[in-house]
Amino acid sequence: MSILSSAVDVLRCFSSTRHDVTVTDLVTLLGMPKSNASRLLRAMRDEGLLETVGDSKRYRPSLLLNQVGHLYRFAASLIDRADAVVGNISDRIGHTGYVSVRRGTEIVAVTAHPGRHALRVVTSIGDRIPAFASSTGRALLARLPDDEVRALYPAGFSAPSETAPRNVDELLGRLARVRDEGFAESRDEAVRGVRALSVAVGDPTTGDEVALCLSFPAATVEPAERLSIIRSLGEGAAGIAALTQDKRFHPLNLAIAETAP
Amino acid sequence: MSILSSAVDVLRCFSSTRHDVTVTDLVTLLGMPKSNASRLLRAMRDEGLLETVGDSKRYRPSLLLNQVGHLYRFAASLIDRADAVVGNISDRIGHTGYVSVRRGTEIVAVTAHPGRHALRVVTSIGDRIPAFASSTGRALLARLPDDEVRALYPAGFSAPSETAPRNVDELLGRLARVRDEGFAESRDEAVRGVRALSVAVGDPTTGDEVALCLSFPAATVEPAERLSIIRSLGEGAAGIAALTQDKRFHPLNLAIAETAP
DNA sequence: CCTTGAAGTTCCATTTAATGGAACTTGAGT
DNA sequence: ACTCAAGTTCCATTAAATGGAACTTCAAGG
Repeated sequence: MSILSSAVDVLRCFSSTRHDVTVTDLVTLLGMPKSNASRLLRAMRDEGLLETVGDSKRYRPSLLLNQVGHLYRFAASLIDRADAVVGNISDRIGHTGYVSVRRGTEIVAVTAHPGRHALRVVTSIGDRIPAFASSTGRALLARLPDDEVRALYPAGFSAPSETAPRNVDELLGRLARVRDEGFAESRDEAVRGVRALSVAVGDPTTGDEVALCLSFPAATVEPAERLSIIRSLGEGAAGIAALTQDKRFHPLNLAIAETAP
Repeated sequence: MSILSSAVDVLRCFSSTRHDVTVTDLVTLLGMPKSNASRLLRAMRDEGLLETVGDSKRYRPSLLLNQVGHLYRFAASLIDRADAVVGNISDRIGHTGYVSVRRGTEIVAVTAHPGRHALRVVTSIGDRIPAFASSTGRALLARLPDDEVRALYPAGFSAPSETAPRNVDELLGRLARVRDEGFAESRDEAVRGVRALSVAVGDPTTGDEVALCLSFPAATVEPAERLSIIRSLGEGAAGIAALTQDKRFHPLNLAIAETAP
């Protein structure tokens, strides 16, 4: 195996709960000989992928990675546009907003706007949640034809909560509704008491697709405010879809949404 | 040479003006044989360091790099604390604020808060400016003893503007003042008409040091507001210094600052 | 529809780096 | 000063990277 793949394995060791690694961490996590771990970390630091923390034996991601990672947003400028829309809505209503992408059957948040209210939804960028059991996930899955959704779940799935779809057929039913209404909604799925509204939009020239989501405690949002959020998300996403000439975009259908539960 | 160093060379090709690269870009930029360029980009994509844009031959940084790069802020939690302080001040007064780190004789901005005013200073994260000719740079350099500053500039430097120090002795004079007053100030240095105020703080346990900076058009800030910014920066940084037990921190000395030009 | 050339990929023998076991060094705690 | 865990260096072996050249792809122009 190439040293490149080992280096990437090291990068994957970092997470929101592990901000730095040592030689023994690598031996434990990756099962590599400590001679390799030692040299690999040093090589990665010498090349500028990692930094040593103070003058300890701990290594963390470098400034270079921070900068290159930051460019992802601009490279995938769709994310930046979506982030602007979500940021505006989040600022206005004070609830948490975020932008996510789909990787296979999982959803990863790429940008977040924390929200001002005392009771707020806290998202952690980089964490993965299942696509079928979240509003962001279903907003994105609704862009695929049914057979491609089925192909994503050859072995089906098991629902993590009562309000999530229980099987692929139920999921496809929910996706059909998302396509009609132009937005996806979740309630008590990932977190009890939390409600989320999402719309998805894509850029055909790059193949990128993102979900714009607003998330809030179910108890704090009145029907009128919910509709206002849906409208803002829908309009923002429609603006992006017009820019990118996204033909798969499902525009908002408020006539249906107003009768939604 | 290790493939690791080639891979890092590729990452360094990305910048705010180059969001994606092709095989020929690498041949031109790095002077490598195109066989290598082709395999290297493919290997980096297969390992998850890069993504292909749509199904074109263009490569951009991956989501993985975005996530790992994002962790830098938390790993170096000093940055996060400094960012919170600068964000508060920036929100309050509406001028651009940012947090920077020093790499040798250069300063790199790591986080930025754009500011609301029509006439605002626009900072670009990741761009490098000379340390001696900026308020952030001098705030950070003032944390070093004079001999270490001299060691950074064995060949001296040439001043890029009239208000920047012209030689190392002049720089040391400015640094002495920064240590006395507890903040650094610049005027018309990097950009004409722009004034900036900076303080620096460090974390002895990690060895990290950051500068907190507020930047604004010289014409728009009255003496009273300038003092208010200095006070906010100084208090915020003092709070961080207390948390990290930063012994090199230079506290604000308003008695001197009030008589400053 | 065929030609052309730029861009990218694959092939191959050669060169170079990565590997893992073991011996060695370092450093914190007793 | 001793001990043990953590980290580093050494070495022959094994595996991967290299770069030149041949090959493929693709879009534009005749």
